[in-house]
Amino acid sequence: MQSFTEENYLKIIYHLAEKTGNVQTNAIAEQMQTKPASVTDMIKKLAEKGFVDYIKYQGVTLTEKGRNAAIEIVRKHRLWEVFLVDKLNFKWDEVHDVAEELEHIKSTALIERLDEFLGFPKSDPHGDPIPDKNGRFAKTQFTKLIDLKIGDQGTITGVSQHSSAFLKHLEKLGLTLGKQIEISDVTDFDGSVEILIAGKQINISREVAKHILTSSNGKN
Amino acid sequence: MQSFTEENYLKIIYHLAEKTGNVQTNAIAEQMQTKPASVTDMIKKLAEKGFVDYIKYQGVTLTEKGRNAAIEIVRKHRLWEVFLVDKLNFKWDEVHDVAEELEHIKSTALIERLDEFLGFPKSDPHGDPIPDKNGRFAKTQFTKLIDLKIGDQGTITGVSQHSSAFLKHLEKLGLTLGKQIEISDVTDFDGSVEILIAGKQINISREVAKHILTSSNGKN
DNA sequence: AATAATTTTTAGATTTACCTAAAAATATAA
DNA sequence: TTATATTTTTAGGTAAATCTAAAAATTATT
Repeated sequence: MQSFTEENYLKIIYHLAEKTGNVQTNAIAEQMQTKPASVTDMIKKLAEKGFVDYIKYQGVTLTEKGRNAAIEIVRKHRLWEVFLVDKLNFKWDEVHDVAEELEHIKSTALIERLDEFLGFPKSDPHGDPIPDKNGRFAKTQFTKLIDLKIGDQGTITGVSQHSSAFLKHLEKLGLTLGKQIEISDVTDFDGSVEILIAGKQINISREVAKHILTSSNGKN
Repeated sequence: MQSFTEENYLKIIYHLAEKTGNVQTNAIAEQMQTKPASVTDMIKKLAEKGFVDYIKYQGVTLTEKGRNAAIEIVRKHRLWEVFLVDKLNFKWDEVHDVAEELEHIKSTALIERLDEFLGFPKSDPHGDPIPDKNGRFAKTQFTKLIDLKIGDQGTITGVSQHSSAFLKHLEKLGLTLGKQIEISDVTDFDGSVEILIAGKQINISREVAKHILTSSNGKN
């Protein structure tokens, strides 16, 4: 199996690849909070072990093997998050760092039993889908709140930013998973969005609206 | 805080010190499955950090700080074992290795909430006491089964050997925690012990009897 | 297309935890 | 109490993951 560090690289490459396909050295370095030179070293090692395809100066892509390993880590991370929130009463903004450690525990039996204990959850406390033990999970359909038009309605189904500060902010505004919202206005000046939630009118910044995911298709 | 490896050294020194007080380099090396030279290196580091008192050629003893750190790790290990057995239906012989990894997760909140979730258990699946969050726990009173005399009765309250092979063996013989036993005979030839358990007569080797702990004071 | 800017890689060091082989200290036995 | 055996330490080295500084390749700009 892989080391703690190798696993973190695989996970980060996987997340970056979701958007871009080919993953750049500098992008990995930024996410790993390390230097590009260190990334090059590690990439070579991962390539040697068959986790990534690597062409000098052209970035990396995960191999089948690499993707499977990454998905397994994502699965562990998200299951542990569910455990922390559902069973230990953590808030959704408190779980990330601990799950970051727990995801590296190596035991297939542990994860399968945890999955069962939690009732085979399909998504984590932030709305992200949890891969099943074969690595399969539904591609989530969502529309960013920022892309909704005035009058559109929707349900909050996820977030694309997991920082504690952001999540605490949402919590305070009542913008949690499952909540119904309607776009009542968009401010030209700063792009902020006025939404109707639980009968109340609130204003959220463009930055916040960008990271809220909804189940609306935009039409009401 | 300490590294994964440092924590393992502290834990092992703590367990060795329970019996002997002063802990020898070779004893640590054996437990850590490493070489004495490596142990000397690590000991120096732990001494510098104030976790142990160390005099060359004289072995080590834990400082207050070192003992506290060790007890915290033991607490985590045992709480996770309870979780695995009580919540995830692991058998008592399956939990050691996984708990060995889980004990290194660094989060006070996690452990306090886990403790609460489990109902503040006082002992782990092998009968070992669980320190509370202040590191306090009752010194367990026990008599080794091997030290009981013919006619003595007792209850199995723990084991002093956690290998899967040993625990599976006990399981098969029905010698699990809480079971009532009575010594019916001791064989001169090989020191094996005949015991009465659940109305049945069974024979256990001296080696097995040495590692079963009971609550009997020897008199019946 | 040539130059400038950016990205990525190489080269050479550092730190942590480990190793082997040999030396030094301590403990045991003749 | 000297010789022998055991334990422990030192010295010098290795592998993993990181670093800095400089070189090389790629991309963007004029």
